[in-house]
Amino acid sequence: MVKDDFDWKIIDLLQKNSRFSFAQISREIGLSPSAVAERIQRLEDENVIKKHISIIDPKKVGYSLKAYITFSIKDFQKYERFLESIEEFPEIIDCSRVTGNDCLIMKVVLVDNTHLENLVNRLSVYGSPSTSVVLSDILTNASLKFPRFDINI
Amino acid sequence: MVKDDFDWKIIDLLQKNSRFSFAQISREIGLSPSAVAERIQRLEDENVIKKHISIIDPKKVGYSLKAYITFSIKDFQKYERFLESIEEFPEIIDCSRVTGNDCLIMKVVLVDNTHLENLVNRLSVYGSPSTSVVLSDILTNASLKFPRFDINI
DNA sequence: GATGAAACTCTGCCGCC
DNA sequence: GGCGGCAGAGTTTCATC
Repeated sequence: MVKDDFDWKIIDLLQKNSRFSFAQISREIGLSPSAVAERIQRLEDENVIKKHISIIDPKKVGYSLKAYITFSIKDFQKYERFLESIEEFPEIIDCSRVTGNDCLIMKVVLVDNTHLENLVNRLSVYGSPSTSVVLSDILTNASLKFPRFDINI
Repeated sequence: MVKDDFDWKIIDLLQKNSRFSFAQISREIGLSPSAVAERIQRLEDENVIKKHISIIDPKKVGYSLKAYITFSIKDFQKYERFLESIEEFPEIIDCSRVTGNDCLIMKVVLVDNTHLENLVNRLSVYGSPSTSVVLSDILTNASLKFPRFDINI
């Protein structure tokens, strides 16, 4: 899927800034613009590149609170009903099913504490949410590195 | 910061696809390309738009495992040393300080179980990591919505 | 698969409103 | 702030290797 170093260089550059033009990338890595365009097209078609997005600062658009909610849903039917209803929760920006006591971990953005309380109430219909409020972001959306670390994996 | 509906439409479109051209956006929302370019520039300058990135599927580049690690570090000096050393952990793609017993929540990508074990060992120098392996992604990098839900916030 | 050239489209800049 | 026009870049397509 990622065939060679050119592919990796393209991925690196797009992870840094997805608005780089084909021409800019071509100058950076030493391929022609059309070759770069073809490779990006291929990586998109193969879903190596899932999407290109702009990251918005939640605080600047009215969401002053961020939190992780771990969510224990013991009843499988309720779990399925929650997944069907997840669109009703625009606060949820990330949601993964995980091993352990809690079956879901979610990242949510909120206007304020009242909003958080409201969300917790609405979630409680399906299971037992447990909230950890984010105090500060240390790292967000870090780039994937070519997986050959110096470290011993 | 986000002045009007035009700004919101631009943000919506860029959250969907950050590679849309100024011209494409201008046709979509009914402004001139130069007005769109100026607005995007302003939103970037004000850090409303933090960055534009391409999302890579970790599985397609050799990371078959994803996990959340909550990390309890009781000793504040060790906490600070960990933050200084975070670059030594390329597996960490997200890291937030949170309220509760665990002081950090991290999202990590890993090659395999051996890699996970290795990471847990390296983290244990600083504190007590607790791992939840991701079974499936239900939602990732969902767009921020204009924060006026129908719901009662 | 990559290249290069041609036709087309977009961007960046400026004066004007 | 937004628009329109223009010169220079960038993109797309296709024939060629």
